[in-house]
Amino acid sequence: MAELQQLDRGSVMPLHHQIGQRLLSQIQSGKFEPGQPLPPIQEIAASLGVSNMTVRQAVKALCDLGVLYSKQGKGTFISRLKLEKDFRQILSFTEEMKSRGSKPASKVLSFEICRGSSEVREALRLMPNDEMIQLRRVRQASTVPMGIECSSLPLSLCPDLLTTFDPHTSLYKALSERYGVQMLVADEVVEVGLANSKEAKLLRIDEGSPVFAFTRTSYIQSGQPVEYVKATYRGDRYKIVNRLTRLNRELLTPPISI
Amino acid sequence: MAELQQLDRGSVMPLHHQIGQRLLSQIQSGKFEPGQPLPPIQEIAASLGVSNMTVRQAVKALCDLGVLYSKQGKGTFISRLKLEKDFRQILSFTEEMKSRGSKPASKVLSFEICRGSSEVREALRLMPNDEMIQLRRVRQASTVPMGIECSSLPLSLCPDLLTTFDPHTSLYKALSERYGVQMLVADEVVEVGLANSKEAKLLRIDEGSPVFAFTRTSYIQSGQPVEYVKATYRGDRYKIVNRLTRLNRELLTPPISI
DNA sequence: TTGACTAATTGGTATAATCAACTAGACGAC
DNA sequence: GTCGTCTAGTTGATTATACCAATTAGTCAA
Repeated sequence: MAELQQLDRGSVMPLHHQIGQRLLSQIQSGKFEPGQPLPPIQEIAASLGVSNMTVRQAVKALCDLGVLYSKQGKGTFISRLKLEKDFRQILSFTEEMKSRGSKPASKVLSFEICRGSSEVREALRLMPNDEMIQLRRVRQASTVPMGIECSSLPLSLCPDLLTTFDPHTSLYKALSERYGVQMLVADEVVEVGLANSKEAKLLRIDEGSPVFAFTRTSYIQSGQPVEYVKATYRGDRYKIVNRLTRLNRELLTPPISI
Repeated sequence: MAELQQLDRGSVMPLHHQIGQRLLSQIQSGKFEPGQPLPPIQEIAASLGVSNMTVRQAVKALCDLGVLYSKQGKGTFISRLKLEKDFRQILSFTEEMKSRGSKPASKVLSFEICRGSSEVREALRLMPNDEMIQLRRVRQASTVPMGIECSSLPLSLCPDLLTTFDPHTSLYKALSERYGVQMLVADEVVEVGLANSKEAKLLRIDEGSPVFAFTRTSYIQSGQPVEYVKATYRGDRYKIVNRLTRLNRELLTPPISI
């Protein structure tokens, strides 16, 4: 097991992270067959000149992603799961369209400061005097309208968004770069419905066509809500791809044995 | 910080797991306000008589779940995220209905060994001579039909399922208990559609009503597919609740700083 | 008053030692 | 020969310890 390039111990990137990336790229490049074996942790650790635990941290992270799985006493194996990129993360529309190879675009319907409905205010946990910013857009892939989105944000979070943000660009990017707001988790409810006449016209579909109705609340790490979105997406051009796991159960049950 | 009950060092359950559960129950019971502070890791470790690393493992697991978040040099804090149980895990219909307080039931349409379509065979990675078991059911909450499910499984996985399984009970439970098959991850595609006449009749809805169309492939740890499901669910009685995270990005970018 | 330095606190990372599950081979009873 | 049991070796899992890095608050000098 000759090692090509050594680790950078001076880097700001932790060793276990470097090791994880290296393993991942080796797996993706096909160096390890997606059938079975990986060199034992001890061997990897020895060849890299680090301790076992450091390698194990990297391996565990890849196990959590489903790329690897390991069995005590046997070894670590490469999972046959495809490592698709489409599993719902928090993707902005812009990111999502790019990842699918389409060119994202937007038509702005309105962009204003308002009080908002009680439903929105409650979801964003606004105080009685707080105001919010609301942005309504038709999202397009190239020139095809895909959906209607209405985003609401607390004004206190981004006081000058109205004057500094170009509503045709990515809202997530602006929030991240200008205000340092990183959404880390989002709760989403998806329902189906039929397009009413207004929606049908905006989306250029027939009235009564089936559509997705999204309701999404995004949070930063602390759990504070920062965005509430109601969206209607065309059912004929849009589908949801999810990867479901039993992750949440790990704390509720003893480690799973196969 | 007086400690109530000590850890069980003789248990098969690892210490960090015990600590994680204890923290979780303390958080859920409201002992720690969902606003901010948690005792420092060192203090918890000292009071429990374990090392910092062990506590940190527990804390990290809770951070991955979104229950906690920590900032280097500052402390660990309780997130305000609700810890709902509805985020899509791999839930069987039975489990899902129970978690919502409805009584699950099933009406069996067919249960047989067959070759199946090329679409199904490909998803299950069957060899040319392999056969499969197919189970078609109407799923009900109490007496209300909720959806139509068609599950396909490799026959080699469960050769005698046809004779030993009562198709009115939980398929997941039987797979787990009888064959030791634990589905750990599933890929799911959700589309919208309109009920055709056959579906409408089975679901007791009007033809042309909006419905969810699920396509789901479930895998065991190794990545081997074990179940392929096509399902049609009523749009008026069913909604999808997801929690989206940026988990997948952790390996692609340096640790996130807020 | 302000700025820079210092020390203390806290989470993060790396190492080493030990435990536990599994495998394969040796050995013996039948 | 076949089967079961034991034992040594391999491998992942857990725990303990030491040290590093980011943050905060205080102190002191300009």
